[in-house]
Order: sequence, then C-alpha cells, then structure tokens
Amino acid sequence: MIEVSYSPGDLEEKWYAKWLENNLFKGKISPDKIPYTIVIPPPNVTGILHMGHILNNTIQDVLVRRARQKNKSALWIPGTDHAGISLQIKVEKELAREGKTCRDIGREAFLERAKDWREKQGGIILEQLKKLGVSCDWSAIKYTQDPDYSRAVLSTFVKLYEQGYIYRGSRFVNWCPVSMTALSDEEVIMRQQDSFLYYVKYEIVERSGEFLSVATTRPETIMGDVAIAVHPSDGRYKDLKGLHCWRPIGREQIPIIGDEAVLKDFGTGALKVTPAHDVVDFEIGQRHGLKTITVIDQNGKLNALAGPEFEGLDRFEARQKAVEYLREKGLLFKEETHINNVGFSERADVPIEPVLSEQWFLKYPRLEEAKLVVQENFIHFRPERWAKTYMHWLENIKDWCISRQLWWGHRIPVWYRKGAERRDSKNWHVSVDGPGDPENWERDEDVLDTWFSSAIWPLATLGWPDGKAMEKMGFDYFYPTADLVTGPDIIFFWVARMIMSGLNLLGDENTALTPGEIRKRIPFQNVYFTGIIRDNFGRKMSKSLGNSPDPLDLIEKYGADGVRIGLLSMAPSGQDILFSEDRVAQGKKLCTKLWNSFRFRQQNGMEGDRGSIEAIVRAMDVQFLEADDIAILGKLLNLIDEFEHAMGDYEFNRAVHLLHAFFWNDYCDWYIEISKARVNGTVLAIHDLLLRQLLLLFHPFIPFVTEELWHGHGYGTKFIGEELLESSDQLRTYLSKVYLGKAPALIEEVESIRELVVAARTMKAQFGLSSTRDVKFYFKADATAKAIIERHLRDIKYLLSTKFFDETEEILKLSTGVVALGSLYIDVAKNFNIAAETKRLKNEIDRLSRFIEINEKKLHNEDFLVHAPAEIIEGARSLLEENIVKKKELQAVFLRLSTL
RNA sequence: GGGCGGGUAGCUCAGUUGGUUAGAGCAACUGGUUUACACCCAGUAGGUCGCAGGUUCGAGUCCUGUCUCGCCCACCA
Repeated sequence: MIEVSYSPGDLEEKWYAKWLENNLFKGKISPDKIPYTIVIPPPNVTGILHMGHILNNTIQDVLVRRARQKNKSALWIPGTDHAGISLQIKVEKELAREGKTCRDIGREAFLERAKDWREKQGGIILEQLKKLGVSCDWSAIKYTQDPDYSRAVLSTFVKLYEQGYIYRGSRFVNWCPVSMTALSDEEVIMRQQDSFLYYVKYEIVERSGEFLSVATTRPETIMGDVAIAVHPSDGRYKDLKGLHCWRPIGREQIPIIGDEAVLKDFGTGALKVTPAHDVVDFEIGQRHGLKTITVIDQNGKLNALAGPEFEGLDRFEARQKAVEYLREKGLLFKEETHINNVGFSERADVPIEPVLSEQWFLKYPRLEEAKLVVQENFIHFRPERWAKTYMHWLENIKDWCISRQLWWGHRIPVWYRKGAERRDSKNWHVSVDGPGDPENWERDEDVLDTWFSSAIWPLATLGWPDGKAMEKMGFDYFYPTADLVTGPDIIFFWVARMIMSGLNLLGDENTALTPGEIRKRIPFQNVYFTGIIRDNFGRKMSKSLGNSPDPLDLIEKYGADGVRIGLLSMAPSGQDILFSEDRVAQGKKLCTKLWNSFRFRQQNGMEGDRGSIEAIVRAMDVQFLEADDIAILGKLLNLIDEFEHAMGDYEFNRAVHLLHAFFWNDYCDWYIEISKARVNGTVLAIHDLLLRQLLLLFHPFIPFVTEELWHGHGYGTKFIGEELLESSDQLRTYLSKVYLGKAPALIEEVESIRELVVAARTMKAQFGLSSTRDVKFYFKADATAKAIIERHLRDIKYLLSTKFFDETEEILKLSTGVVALGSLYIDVAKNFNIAAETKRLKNEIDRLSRFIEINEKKLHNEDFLVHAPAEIIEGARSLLEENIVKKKELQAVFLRLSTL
C-alpha cells in the first residue's frame, strides 16, 4: 500500500540508503553477462554542483540503470579530479586573506594546506550527487591523487618519455603572469578586445628628420625592439633597406630589414620586431640573427632593461606610460581604435604573455590512429557532427606543453644531477621512483598539467598499469568502457587525449593495430555529448553570473526524480538547453500523477497475486476482454518498440516524451476513465500489467518513486533495479491469450471512438453546457460504424455523462458534429445562438471546401497518380471522400439553419 | 578569415528516408470537484515553418543564394 500523498524527500533518502546497504551498485565480474562500464567525468574538487553536473550524471545514471535492466553487469566508477591550477588559486587566495603568499610558507606547507582543503571540501560534490540518486559503485571511487593513481600518472610520463614522445625544450609558451605558469594552447581563450593601434615615429638614422611610421598595439615593448621589418617586395620602403632607425624609447640604433612574414596591408606595412615578446618576431629574429631583449618579466612587470622609468611597472601601466611618453615627445603619428584578439588565461582571466621558456612538451602519440578510430566509428560520437571538430583539432595539433610552474599536482618524475647542466639529458634521471642515490639529484620543480592525469582516467580507474590491481578491478572484463557522457567543451582537453592514451599505452607497442586490437585499446565505444545548459536569456549558466539555480534547492523543492525527468525532457540531443524551472516543476507533476494513478488502482482493492507477470496474466479472464483492453495493451507494445528505438539513438527527451504521452494521455485520460464504468478482475489485471511495465520503463529516469510504488503494490520482492525489463516480444508471449493480433484494428477502432467523444464534448462546450450535464445525443452512421458505436455505447455514455445516445434517421436537431464514424446531433434549442452557429458552420465548410478543391486537383493530376506510391494515393482518396461527406452534412444543417 | 549549429504557435521545443489537414508542453481563454490526481479534467484560440529562388506530381524536410543569432577554431603586429 502507498501513502495518500507523494512526498519525494523522505522516500528518496530512504531508498538511496537501502540501495547502498544492499550493494546494488557494486560492479561484479560476471562472465555470463555482458559488461557495461561508465567512468564519471571526474568533477573538480573545487567545483560546486551545477546544472551541467545534474544533466550529465542523470544521463549516465539512466544508461547504467538501463544496462542493469538488460541483464548487463554494470559498473559506474565515480571519482574526483585534483584540479591543479584551480585549487592552487583557491589556496593562494586563502593565504592572501591571511596576508601571506605561497612562497612565504614554502612548498611543503602549501601542499599540506591544499590537501586539507581537498579533504574538507573535495568530497562535497559527490555527496551532493548522491542526492540525485546516482548508482555509482562507491567502492570503486578514485581520486587523481590517490597513491596508485599518481603512480599511474608518473608511469605514463616515464613511458612516453622512453617512447620519445616527451621532450624538454625552450619554446614560446602561453604564460600566465598571475598564476606564474605556462599553459597549454587549450587553456587560452581568445577574446576580442577594444584597444588602440598606435602609429609610432621611428626616426631614420641616416636621414635625420625623416620618420618611419610603425603601427603597434604594444608600445610598452618598444624597449625590446631589435629591428624594424618590412616586406621585401614593398615598394614604399625599397630605399630604406640597409638603413637604421632610432628606437624611440631606450634610444638606440636598430636595423631596417626585409622579411616575408610582414603583412604589407596591415598598419603601415612596417613591423617593430620584438623577439622576446612575440612569436612571429622571434622567428624573424632567428632568421636575421638578431638578439632578444626581454623587457617584461614573468610576473608581468617591466624589468631593468626597460629603463629606470619603466622598471617595476605592470605591463598595462607601462603601456599608458609609454603612450604618454611618445605623445610628449611628439613621436606619435596617430592613435586609432582597433579590435584585436587577445589570448586570456582561462583560470586567472588575464591576458597571457608569450614567453620563451624551458618546458616539457608532449608530441601526441598515435595521432593517425586517433583520427581513424573516430572516422571509422570504432568510437561513435553522438551527435556525429562533433567528429568534425575532433578531426579538425587533430589535424592542426601542436605539441602540448605539459609542465606547470605550480606546486599542486603530480610532480614531474625527472631528477637532475646536482650542479650539472640541466639542459643536457645525460644529466637526467627519469623514473617513477627516482634515483637510488637521491642525495646527488634534485627533482624537477614543476608539476604536470591536470589534463595529463585526466587522460588516463578510464585506464587508471580500472587499476592500470598495476597487474594485480587490474585483476582486482576486472580490467579485462570492464575495459573498454561503453559510454562516455560529457560536454563538447572538453573534447580537446579530455576526450581526444583519452583516446590517444588508450591507443598508445595499452598492448604491445609493436603490435599492429588491427580492428580487433583497436577495439581492445579504445577507452570507450560511444561518446555522448550533452548540450550546455543556458538560462532564459540564452546565457551560459555560471557562478559569476549567478544565474544558475542551486541544484540542491531544486531537488528539495521538486524531488530528485522530478529534477531528473524534468531536465531530460528539456534536453534535446546535442542542442544547448535553455533551462526552465517550469519544466522541472512538470517533472514533479509527472511523478505526482504516477503516484495518483497507483492510488486509483489501489482503491479498487489489492487482493490477489501481482508478484510476477505470469500471476497478473493469470488474473485476466479472456471472456471479459473488450476492445479497449486489447487496444491499450497493443499500444503498450508499440510504445515499448518506439521507446527502445529512441533510447538506442540516445534520444532521451524523445524517450521521456513517449512514456509521458502514453502514461498521461492513453493510460490516465482514456483507459482509467473508461475503466471506471466497468471495474472487474480482468480490467484490474490489465491495470496491473500496464502499471508494472510503466514502472520498469520509467525506473531509470525516476528511480525513487518507481521503487516506492513497486513495493507498495507488490509487483516484486526484489528491488525494482534488480528486475529485468521485458521486451515487447516477451510481453507478447506472456499475453498470447489476449488476441494481440487484433490490436492494430482495435487501436484504430478506439481512436475513432475517441474522436467521436471529443466531437461530442466539443459540441457541449460550444454551447456552454457543463460537461457533466445530461444532454440528449443523436447519431447517424452506416451499419459498420453503428456496430462499433454500439460496442462502445456504455463508455460513450459514461464519458459524456449522458443517459441518451441514440440513432436517428434524419437531421432533426440543430447542432452537428461530423466524425469518421458518422454525424452527431444535439438538441440545444435553449442555448442556441443562430448567428454564432451559422458562422462556425460557414468557417468549417469553407475550410473543407479548400481542402476538397486542392485534393481533387491532386487526384486528377496524371503526374501525381503516376509517381506517388499507392498508399499515398489511396490515403488522399479516402480522406477526400470523408471530407466530402462531412461537408455535405454540414451544408445540410447550414441550409436548415438559414430557413429559421 | 575558416568551420559548426539554430531561426516552426506569445514562450520552449518535436517534426524520422520529401507524401494524408504541421504537433507537444507552458502561457492565454471557456467550462468543470462524476470511484486517483486542482501538481487535475474537458474544451477553445493561436503558425504565409527567417527571406528569395530552384529541383519535384508533391518541400518545414533536398539544392543555391541571403539575412540573423549562437558556438568553436585561427600568431595580421
């Protein structure tokens, strides 16, 4: 038995605890079952739960629960990510509030604080996810800095180093002057900036008083200029080649050179060459053997080489100062507004500085194979179009700067011989455990990019590379994982890198990648990219905008089930999602409605055995079966087929919509209502069958309420999550005595009765008659239709609240409704408004006339008759006939009206 | 500059390989407590499918162009 009212809060907490107690989510190695594995995209330990997590994890939970229903052995591995820069920044901010910096307290103390922080706060997000009902195997939980995981990360580094993919080099990198670390290209966000283009006068040494105009957006780097470059073929500057000009700040002679990299049509066609602070300039410098003058340090401040007036200034203050200086000296031709693209540091949100520095780089392994596995659908992207994005990235890929000048993270497993030249690899020791004589070595100070450790998530969560751990976790059984559910925003950061890691790190390096071998190595078979959740104004939901509702508040208000199904119903596959709380409210309404439909069943007595499908079918007495019963069962079978199809295509919103429509419109609004006119054991058994299957179908989406109802109605003693879902074929077998072969015809029959009832109700409503008022109805129909109507007479009368629904030979009443089965008449003398009714009829007749005209033309068109398939022509023909009859009927009434 | 996605009812979106009279939810309006549910029931109204061409017997659906919004990629200082 179930309670009168649905209150999600209590029952959700109750069932989640029971599920955990009974180890329902434990991944088991069962050789007789097909494995189904998902690894969670590990949330940042610094993150707070947002709507994106809710969507993402609901989808994963639906997939995992469905897998269990299909008798697969499911394993969903949860975990968290140590969030390198993000946590480092958090701790630094905490220190700043205490008036300290990380350098004040030193590396060891800093790491202690970071660990404290993560221990206190890092688990919160997973605890919050539990409220959503996620069926993760919590015994398999993993954190990217667990000792075994860290070893896996370092092993990966060592292996890639040994394979020759990792190297150390001095290159231009994206430098974040706030975090004081190098970043990968992916961590740089290009933004359009309104800025100024300054045209600066460079006096020509050999021609005193003559100036060259050079356009720049960065006057603060003038002190680092080592040349002025023009395009060799630029006629304007032909005669200046070989001459020199005066650097306007830090006055010195610099050469005028020709270089193809210069664009003639930008600015004045003359480029100031500042090799230390621009990649193109650096390359020009290399080509011409120019020196490099660094005037901006790694903290974003100008140094002594910039001159005493600029030393110590921040780069943006320096820009202002340089402009003022030039203006005072009359060395500015002009300043114009200019929109340029500036790279920003993703985390610190400041412009990055291109800086030449010594870093560790990774040349991506298995690039070609990584393209192939997606192109050839070894890994299936959904929606498929993301494959293009993926390919484009791989085709234009550059080596990955993996070292970070941070403390929080996996420290690079490289040691340098003390006092020896670090650049010489002879003085390196690269291993997971370090050198045997540590006193002679010093370890690299830097840590690895967080994404470097994320790249092996599907491997290391399953114990890789430790043989024993792999066996314990069932690596051979559970790998590769089945579905990865994530956002397209991390397709480069994470998805692509996982694919390359799997292909490169598993198996023997020299084994050919046959299709079989590829299938063993890929980390997942499907990648489902969710949409990004946006607010009502189309803005991305974010903390800073404060436009994201707190998921926990929503769960409090609507229940986890309501939030889950509401969110899925608004999540079209692959499209961004406009969040609306309204939809979540509808999710709860659905749960409430489900609850109440069970109460209807409950009110009619709960005797008998409902513990299995067999028992329920046994309670059906064939002689009491009516058209409606067979029709609704037939519809259930159709629903299951369509539902399975939608789920197979990962179209969750369509699947939810199908369930919703069947449950609400077909089951509640129709079948429950007509059942009220004839409650008997057979009808109740049909209700039980429908309710039971609905619970199973709904369960992955709304696990809590379905669990409660399952037990409340005694459909089984096991948890609903342990039950297998019957296919439509299996159900057809169970229901073999129910004449399901007749279902298609009966579904159509019931549809025609529904149409008739709707028309009759509309007639009542049009005359302002209460839907409960007992009005006399008359109908006119041919013999076949009459037989159908009479078969459903009891239901019709019940649904129309009328005692009188009878045949008539002639048109004797004044209002009419025409449906496929025939014509309906109603006596409405008292409420009759001739004008209104005439107008209604005229509109309807006009509409039909237009339709008839178009279709007659169509059916007289030779080309149509020749080309169109038979069923289309037949359909058009019968529809035309139907409408001609309708029109005639209406015209007859119309004529009658006009004689009054 | 290149690529991708969207523009269908007031709002949010469905609309399978072209094929019967373009659908749903919300909002609006009208009427309703009959054996679950007012978090409900019954009904009404509302759309030249961004625009212009083209292909076709037939186009929301395919092609071309165009406008518009959003996202991703890209070292014009």
